[in-house]
Amino acid sequence: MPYGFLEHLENKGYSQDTIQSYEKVIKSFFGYLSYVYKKDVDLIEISPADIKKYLKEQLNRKKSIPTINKELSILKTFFNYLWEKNLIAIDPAVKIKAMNQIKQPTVEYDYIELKKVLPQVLRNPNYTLERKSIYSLALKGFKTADYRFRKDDVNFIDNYRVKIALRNREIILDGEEAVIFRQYYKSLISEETEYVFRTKKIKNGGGGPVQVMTILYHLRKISKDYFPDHDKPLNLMLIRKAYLINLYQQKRPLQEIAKILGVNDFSVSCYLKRLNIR
DNA sequence: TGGGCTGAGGGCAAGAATGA
DNA sequence: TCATTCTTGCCCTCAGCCCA
Repeated sequence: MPYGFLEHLENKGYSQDTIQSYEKVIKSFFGYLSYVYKKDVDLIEISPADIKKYLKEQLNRKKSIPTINKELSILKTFFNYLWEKNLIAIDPAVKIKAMNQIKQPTVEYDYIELKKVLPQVLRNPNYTLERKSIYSLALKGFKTADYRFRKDDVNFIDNYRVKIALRNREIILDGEEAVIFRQYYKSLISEETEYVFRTKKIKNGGGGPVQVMTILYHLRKISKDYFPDHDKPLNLMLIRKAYLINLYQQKRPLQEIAKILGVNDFSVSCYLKRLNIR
């Protein structure tokens, strides 16, 4: 990464995911400039028009508006860094505005319908305890990150109730789903991993927090068996959206919905507004 | 051969920052 | 104060590998 920008990002505590995405966009931008000008371009030669042309090129490549805006945001951060380091006299990105996009969110699944098949999923002899538990927790509005809780975060209140402490909320499983979860939890005793949902086989030995693809894989199987007529297979976002709508239809206060889903009130309010139901 | 799983990269949501 | 924009990084899809 040129001009110490990568180190700057690392020092600011950005994750490796973010740093990699920054690096990719900046390389892509400089690659575009080299292609257009048939030479390596100096920083002081870069104009706002170059950035606009680059963004237009990305649009021509059928990238979505949010992706292009993300790239613009990265370039802004990069040029702002160069400007602060006195490596450029004028920041060429500072006045470029993000593109607008108006998109209606869609709801493909009804939460009552999802809840209705839960007993069938829990009793399906062909499903593993892990798959059953993943579905139970998905119906509680779990995001992928929520599945990365540890064995220590689980508290068995009694035979029919389990409390799971997540980063920003607590989840209670009761009845049959608690019984299934307990069986799944017990099956992990012989495993050294500290995670309840973990990877099983990876190059570096497994035992780390579960991968998003694994969760989606199980949800897709459930989709195929119980929702074959839906265009889109189940995923965590669709379930969370359905849950949010359901909670709102139950006339729950926004603060309570936000607390249940582990987000802030404003996010809930914005989303309901975009769905035109509020 | 098919179930289980992963890597890469684009897309999108959440929350912070900014502006009217 | 509320709406809008921006930043960050998590989520999802696709393609394909591994293994029983």
